[in-house]
Amino acid sequence: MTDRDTYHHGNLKQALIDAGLEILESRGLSGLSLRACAERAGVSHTAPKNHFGNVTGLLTAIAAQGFLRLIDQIRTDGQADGRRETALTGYVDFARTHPALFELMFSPGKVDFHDPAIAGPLADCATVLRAIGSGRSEPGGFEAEDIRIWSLVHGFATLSAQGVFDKPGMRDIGIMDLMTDSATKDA
Amino acid sequence: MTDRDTYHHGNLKQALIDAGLEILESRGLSGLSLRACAERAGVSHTAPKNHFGNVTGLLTAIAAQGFLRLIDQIRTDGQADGRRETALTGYVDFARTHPALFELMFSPGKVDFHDPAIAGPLADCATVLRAIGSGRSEPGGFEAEDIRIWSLVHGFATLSAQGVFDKPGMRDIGIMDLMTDSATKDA
DNA sequence: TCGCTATATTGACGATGTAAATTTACAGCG
DNA sequence: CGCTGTAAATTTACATCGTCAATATAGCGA
Repeated sequence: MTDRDTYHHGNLKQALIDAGLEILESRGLSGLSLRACAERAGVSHTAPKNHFGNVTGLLTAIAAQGFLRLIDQIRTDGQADGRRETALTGYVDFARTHPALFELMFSPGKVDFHDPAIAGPLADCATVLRAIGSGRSEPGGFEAEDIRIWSLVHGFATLSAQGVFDKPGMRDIGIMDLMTDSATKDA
Repeated sequence: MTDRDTYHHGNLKQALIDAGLEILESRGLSGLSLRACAERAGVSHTAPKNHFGNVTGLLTAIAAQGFLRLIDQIRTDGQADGRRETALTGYVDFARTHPALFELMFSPGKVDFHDPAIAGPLADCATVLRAIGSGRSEPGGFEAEDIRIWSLVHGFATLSAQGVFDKPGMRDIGIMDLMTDSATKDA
């Protein structure tokens, strides 16, 4: 983790991102700081400035990595038939399994969504979800059905991960129970 | 705003909450701090400790006030027929008009949802939304349809307020365009 | 009136993000 | 091979933030 014999780190940029992801898992979003990432990566607290400019740049890069992982989870799982179901449950599972990272990924106060570093992964995530919604994977505009699917799964994942639904009788309802109308048929 | 002739403020608790709400509007979530609220209320930076304990307590109280305002917006607007429509559009409008407050209200890293101060308003908000979903206002368990409505409007409001849908062709789609199935009929 | 308690202030401390100045390593070129 | 320029990392310093301990003030009941 902190093995470094040379003055120059070599791959500090990715090391800082990985450190941030680990901190999110162990200490939560409130424990994620620029200095904490630097310390875990084994460098001084001003080293990140060379690669990310400021904290927002670092957090944005960490969030971008989060979108890549989210894409991985909702895409690799489903291959043929249950594509829609595995994608939607994957989205919800991601939010539940990595609540701090998921919160960061949708925190405009901490992340700069206009940063080119996150624009790509975010657009890719949208494309994958669109393929789930209307079955179209080619580039093009979004339709109401695509936005509906994304909104539904995102809202359920967010509220569910925050424990808003942690009341008797609400815990047993899954994302597929909300898709009963006009959406049960797979692509 | 900062008029105070006595040593004791009189109603510092609410003054600090109001200060926080104003700061959220003007400087955003990243500009919201305990010291900033105290300064705007015209007291020392340690005065909030007596009323809220720590920052989390203060931010939780501000978020609770946000839920009260949200309830007000989704309830007062709709009275008879278009209850569902006005409630849903009110929810989305609230997120778009007060993005920083809305973000705070759903930030587990900053707000303690187990705090009794926010439990009431949050439960009331859930009740109002349940009345929108299945038309039942009496106490009782939530059904899948209730969770579905809340998830859909919350996801759309969140993503919409964050500008995720700010692309050509996606801007014109509203929340009611996502309610085409099994839900267009009013209560 | 005399305390008692809630409320507010002052001062200090550690942690954070940022900037300036400095040091170190590496790569290109004579 | 040595020089130099640049990228990368460090040191130092500073303003801001949340928190704590000690103190001061005001209001209220006995």
